[in-house]
Amino acid sequence: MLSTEQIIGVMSAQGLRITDQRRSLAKLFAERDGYLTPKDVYEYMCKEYSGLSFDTVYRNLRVMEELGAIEQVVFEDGLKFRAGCSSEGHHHHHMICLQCQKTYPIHFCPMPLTDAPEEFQVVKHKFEVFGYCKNCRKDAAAEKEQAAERSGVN
Amino acid sequence: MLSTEQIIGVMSAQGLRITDQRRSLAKLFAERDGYLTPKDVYEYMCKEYSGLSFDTVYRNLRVMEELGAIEQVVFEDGLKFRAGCSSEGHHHHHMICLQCQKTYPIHFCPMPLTDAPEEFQVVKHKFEVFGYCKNCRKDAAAEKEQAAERSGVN
DNA sequence: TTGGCTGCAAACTATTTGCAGCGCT
DNA sequence: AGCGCTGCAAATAGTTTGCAGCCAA
Repeated sequence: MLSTEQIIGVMSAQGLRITDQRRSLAKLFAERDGYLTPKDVYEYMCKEYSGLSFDTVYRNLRVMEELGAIEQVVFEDGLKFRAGCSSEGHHHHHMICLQCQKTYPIHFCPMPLTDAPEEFQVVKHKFEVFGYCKNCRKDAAAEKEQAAERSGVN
Repeated sequence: MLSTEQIIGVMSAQGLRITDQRRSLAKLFAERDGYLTPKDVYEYMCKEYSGLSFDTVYRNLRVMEELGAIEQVVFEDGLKFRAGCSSEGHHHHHMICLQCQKTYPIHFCPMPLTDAPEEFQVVKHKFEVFGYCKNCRKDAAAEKEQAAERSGVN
């Protein structure tokens, strides 16, 4: 995944100005390795840089996405962003934790094994696995126990 | 895929009233075998049933989705709906035409071949292939030629 | 008859855009 | 100094909700 400096480098190289907000954005995406909603981004950045407006977040997310510094994915509950990782070399897919939003690479790609029927001309594909990662699995189990206890008592 | 009568049956069985609008919706989804946006649905239904409001479309799409009469998927360009097909028996995936939105089933599922790293607990997965189907492939090729001619002349 | 369904209008959420002033380069 | 970036406010797109009248059962 890209580091803070790499993200800033990408932006700078394309002629963008490096403002405090953008530095802060770069740092955020480099620190986290999961998906963030525009709201997550806004809330994080407000801490570091108060007086921030939502428009700036949207504008910068879009610019950074167009430059390839970050990647954008549509989920059922809206748009999310993460630091670029397709630049990391080979094509790959992700396992995504439903709790913490972190992602784990899957190097296996099903496309070569998939038959395209009726002369279907393949352009792109999406393969995503959702579930709970090692850490959140524990959390989820603990919560379930608590829920069971509550309903058992009541 | 479900037929008009099957869709109406599902709704009726769950205590919903069968109104003209709902009959029209059922017919639409039974006729098409691709994804439709709420706007597509609205435009089609206006022809058959004028005086229709957008709210009714949204309300009915939601109800039908909750009942399992139709299925909902999020794409980059928004929500789309199609007649239920997971009821068709075995688990499967889809190839989706970027032009006409029709879908073709893929019976191959990559999940059994995918290793879950680090004790990742898999809950669900998504595997979708996008491209152009037999018919739209021709259309796309024809358009490309036209575009090439235009740019070649100018 | 009557409670569910519809159209209308308004509210809401998420995102985009116009504009004037500030600040990176 | 100059132009890009930002905040503010307003516009826009997509979707949901409240309410009163209408209609399938």
